[in-house]
Amino acid sequence: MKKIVFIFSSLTVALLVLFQLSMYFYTTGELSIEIMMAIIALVFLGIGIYLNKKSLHKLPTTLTKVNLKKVDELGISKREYEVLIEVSKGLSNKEIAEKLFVTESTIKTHVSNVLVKLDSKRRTQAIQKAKELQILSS
Amino acid sequence: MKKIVFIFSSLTVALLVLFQLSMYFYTTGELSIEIMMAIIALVFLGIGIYLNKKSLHKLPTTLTKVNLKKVDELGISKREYEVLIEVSKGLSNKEIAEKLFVTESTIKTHVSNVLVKLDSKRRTQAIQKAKELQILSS
DNA sequence: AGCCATTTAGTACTTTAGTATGAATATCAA
DNA sequence: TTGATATTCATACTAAAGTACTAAATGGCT
Repeated sequence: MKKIVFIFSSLTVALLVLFQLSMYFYTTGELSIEIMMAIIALVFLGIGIYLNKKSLHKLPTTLTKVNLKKVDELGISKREYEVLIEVSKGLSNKEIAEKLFVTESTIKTHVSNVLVKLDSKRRTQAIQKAKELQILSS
Repeated sequence: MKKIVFIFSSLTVALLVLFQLSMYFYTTGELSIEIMMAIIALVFLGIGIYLNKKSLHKLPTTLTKVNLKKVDELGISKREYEVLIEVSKGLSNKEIAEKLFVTESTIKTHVSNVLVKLDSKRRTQAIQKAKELQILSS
């Protein structure tokens, strides 16, 4: 939101400056009206390209950025989410258990809970869904 | 290349039309010079955004493109690759079997072969590795 | 202190996944 | 036609994953 305000403020200022410059040169007879228009056209063409580049470059970053709010909305706890991440890395329950210093039985409980919360029947399906929901990166 | 010629031709035409219109309204006194400039600014802002959207929308498709050469290098057959894709979607062996009109036992064979070729012990690990090797998208 | 969600862990069980092996077709190039 | 490879399927097995409970300990919140 703040960025949008900033961008539009800058645009307005740029427009005003161009107007003033145009008027000055026009009244002094140093510049024809066609050239003024051409300058304005070019400047705003550039602004359009710049703005779009900014907005489109956000898409890849937002796609890889995880949505932690959704994790909460789905009722997935901190520990469950931790386990989900390890699952997505391709680790087995046993490996995850060793990595997180708990028993395999605990991991099974967590995974089972995550499956319910992600409405999945298998861990592979859960990974897929989690990535669709942008809970997991890439 | 043809597109670029077309785009620049269109741009030139648009510029000329705007100039003529501006001049007409200016001489008839129906439009102030500020409004003319504003219109030109907006039109070219839009053109800039449009042009950029066109050129940047090509990038994501190339980024998500899978490396089919690597599939071959790893010795993964066409059918095995097909199965791998379904595995990555989160389907069970049974579901894949039904989808590809073969028995579950066949899918097990394919999956087992893929696991060896991707040096993995589990299907989740295979999915992870396949994505690292850009064999599977995103 | 009492409540609630989280984390942990267990048992017993069913289901799915994966391995090993053998074997019958099919396909395709030499 | 004859190999080589791919695809299919089966059996028998082991391993891993997942379900359905129960339950204790923890920590934050009011």
